[in-house]
Amino acid sequence: MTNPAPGIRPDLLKVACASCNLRELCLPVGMSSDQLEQLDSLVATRRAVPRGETLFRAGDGFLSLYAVRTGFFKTCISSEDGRDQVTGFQMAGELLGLDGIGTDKHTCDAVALEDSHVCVIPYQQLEELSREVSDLQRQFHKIMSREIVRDHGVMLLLGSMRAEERLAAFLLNLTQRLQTRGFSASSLVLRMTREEIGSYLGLKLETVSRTFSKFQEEGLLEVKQRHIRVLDAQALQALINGTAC
Amino acid sequence: MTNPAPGIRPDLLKVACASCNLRELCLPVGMSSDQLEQLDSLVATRRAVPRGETLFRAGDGFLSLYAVRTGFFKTCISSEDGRDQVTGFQMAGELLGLDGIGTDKHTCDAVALEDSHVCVIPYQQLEELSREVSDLQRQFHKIMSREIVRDHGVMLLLGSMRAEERLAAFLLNLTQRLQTRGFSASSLVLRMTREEIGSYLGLKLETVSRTFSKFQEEGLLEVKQRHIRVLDAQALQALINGTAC
DNA sequence: CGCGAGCTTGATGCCGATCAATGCATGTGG
DNA sequence: CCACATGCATTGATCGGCATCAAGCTCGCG
Repeated sequence: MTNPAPGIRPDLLKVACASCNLRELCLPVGMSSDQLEQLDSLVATRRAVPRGETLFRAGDGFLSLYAVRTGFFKTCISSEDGRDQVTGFQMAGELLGLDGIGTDKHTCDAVALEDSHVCVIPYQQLEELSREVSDLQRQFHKIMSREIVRDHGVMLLLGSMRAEERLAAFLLNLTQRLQTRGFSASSLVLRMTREEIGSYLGLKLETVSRTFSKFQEEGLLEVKQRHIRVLDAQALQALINGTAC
Repeated sequence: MTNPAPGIRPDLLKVACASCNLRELCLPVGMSSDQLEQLDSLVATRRAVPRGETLFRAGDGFLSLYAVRTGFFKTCISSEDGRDQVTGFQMAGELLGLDGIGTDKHTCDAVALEDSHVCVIPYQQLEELSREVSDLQRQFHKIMSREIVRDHGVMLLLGSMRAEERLAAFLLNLTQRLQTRGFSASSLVLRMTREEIGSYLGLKLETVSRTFSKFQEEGLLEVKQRHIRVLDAQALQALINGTAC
């Protein structure tokens, strides 16, 4: 992590994409060093979001995208009546705010689940630059497309999987993304509550809890509150594919 | 509908965006007439897709987007095991193929539910042109963003609504989109089977059928096979919001 | 130490899945 | 034109998975 000199407020600190360790995951993928410089001139500010605070809310005017630099977020929408749905969890290198482009207003809340930092990407300027830098344009489109594909995967999960399968898929997805970022594939600390997991997976928190316990009994996981150790990733995978079920 | 001179094959016929009655719904929204000409030079071909045929399949190489000109499509993904999920229904003016941008391969099947025609939009060229025409760039981004927002809405539906609410939301969405295209808001013919509706809504076909019957008993709908008449749209809306429930 | 948020676990009930039979429309061949 | 096949829809009976309701439990924190 960056370690700013004392007295410098990290939330105002300029961080170069060119020297960011997330550049292989984030918007700059595939860009040359001088293209990176152009992008850096655009991503001028950073913002700190303490745990529990929102980065933006549904209804807020849309001006910028945000790249998660450190920390962890959830996005959630709510319907007229109080119903509430977590639509995703975002970690370092992932983009927040794509939902706002269509209507110039954000359509969901983005909430930090731990103290976090984001890079602010003014959208107008991103459009301008991506008209000049085709690699940036291409990468931006890929990111939006992948979000659509991810959403379709969640629909499959919500539409046709049972509780165990949903939780297994969720855990494997998490560990895979953590592994990409250099963390252990087997040991993780959940940043979200059982209720938030349940909301994402279309289950009640009790069902999430019971399913964790079941996986533990079966020797697939070790569960201690939010500390999870994956003992048998293959068995989790098999649950989803139906190989051994 | 277009009525080509005899002997001219409609699937090869050039159709100008500039004179298309869908231009206010489709990619060209907000473009000037000379910008439209540029877009027309890009959208050179049209393709006929007979009912039951696929426009593309998961795994196919991604080269083009497609705008539905006439007809009706479903998109569906399937997991390793046979599980299958309809991820959307597309009608005139809507774009197909956005899922392919991220990985250069399509990730879902697009199947015509009735004899249909699409405009072929070569993606490479679309990227090039949208670097020059910022209105096109903007509109394209809006379309992708709205697809993401739509998907989040479906997640809410699948994650937290009960069968009646799901079907009500589905019907209201359909009638609204049909109305935008100049059709009646109250009378419609479903292009898809009960099973396809069920797949989209995360329900079994029997449940879809039962729920249709229930709505009919309650006087909200008139149901004759695939012919639906909406008798009380407000009651359907109230079902979703929980106003009267 | 005691409070509270979040987690676990048990008992019960309901919604929608499943299994099964019948009905209805379309199309095909004799 | 009818007999029959086929695909889709409806309806009923039963079952099971998850929600719901209701206690306790754990851990961090003032």
